[in-house]
Amino acid sequence: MPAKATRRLTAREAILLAAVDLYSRNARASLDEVAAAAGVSRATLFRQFADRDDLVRVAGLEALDDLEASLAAADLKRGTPEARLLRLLGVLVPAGQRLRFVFASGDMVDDPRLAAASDRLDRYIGPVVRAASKGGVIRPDVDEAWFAEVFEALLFACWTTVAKGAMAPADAPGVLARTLIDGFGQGRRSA
Amino acid sequence: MPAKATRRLTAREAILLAAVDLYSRNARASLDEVAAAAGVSRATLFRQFADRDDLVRVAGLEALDDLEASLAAADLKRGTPEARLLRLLGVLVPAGQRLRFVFASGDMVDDPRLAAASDRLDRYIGPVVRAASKGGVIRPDVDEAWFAEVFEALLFACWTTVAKGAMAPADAPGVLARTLIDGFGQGRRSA
DNA sequence: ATCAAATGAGACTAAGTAGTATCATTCGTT
DNA sequence: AACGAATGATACTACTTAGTCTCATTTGAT
Repeated sequence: MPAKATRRLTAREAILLAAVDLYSRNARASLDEVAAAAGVSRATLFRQFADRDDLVRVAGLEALDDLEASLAAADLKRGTPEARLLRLLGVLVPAGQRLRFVFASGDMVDDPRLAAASDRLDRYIGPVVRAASKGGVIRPDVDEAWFAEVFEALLFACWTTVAKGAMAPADAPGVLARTLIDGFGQGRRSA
Repeated sequence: MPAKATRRLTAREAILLAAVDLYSRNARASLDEVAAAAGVSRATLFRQFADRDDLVRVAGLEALDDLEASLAAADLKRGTPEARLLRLLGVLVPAGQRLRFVFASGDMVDDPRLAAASDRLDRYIGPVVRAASKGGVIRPDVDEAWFAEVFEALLFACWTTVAKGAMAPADAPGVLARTLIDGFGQGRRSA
């Protein structure tokens, strides 16, 4: 696609990016700071978003929508369970920061749209994980809640490590997959 | 020890507990809310702590001091590598919330006392991890930064799961140890 | 019972922040 | 060049919050 390499961001996009980036580093940042970080005036911010709550919710929902689009494009129904898991992680890891923003900010815990979006995401993620489980890649006896928690935690850890520069982005999905698979695999069992 | 079962908390202690609990759920909470959650008047809060920054820093440093004391009492130099690791996790998991508060709040990233405390903690944690590595419990070829990140992430995940009620506190260290050991163990290797 | 220390309640100031409104300027389109 | 839409700058209000201060009340030890 010969489209614009990295087209200039609209004000709205710049604000959303800056909000996620800033809030995930400093949850007490003011809207003045968000606007400044976005290289935009305060007035423009308020033209794009009714209030802080609106901004946060839109940022969160948009992150989930983008992720869903990426998942839909990742062709997660094809290939071996391991290959599918690897492709899934390849999509999820880069989304780490935005996902953390959504689930850690706590501003959307009671938003029905968050639950709905989560359900939609699960329609992509769930089958891959279940296939991995049935296919023997992941041990079937692990507690589901614990696995979900670890999955999420490792996702964030992975993103953090990449963001720190301590891991190459391209290596990330593989390293994470190996950690997950070996951790929940059918190889050696402690205890 | 027949001492007071759970002696009534001092105002200072109540405030510190409430601050960690509240801020870890809502980083934008006001000092009014912290005082209310602690069951204490605003005036008392300001008598105990000079300002918000003071409160946050004291809460963080005290969490690290308490953890250090627990580590010192855990007799981490005895036993098999696995037993030592298990005992270490038994101390670290319950400290999960407070540790997360320290490292996630971002208010102390540049505080030299944080670095100093981290170093002191590492004198307890490091040897146990290295012993596990040398003893074959943990694979020696894993990237150090990645392991540290996973270790921290799983600690928080473990604490979160317990806090949700989805895991028994007593089971937590074992489950975490198994996840860690199998994850970095010398059993099966993917790829 | 007494006394000192700690607390709660509330008034108060200063500062920051959210959100609105206005107007001149800039930008993109034609 | 001309036009409308988007933006920046700024002023403004209302509200929240941080932090200080005072005083009456309570608590705890002797």
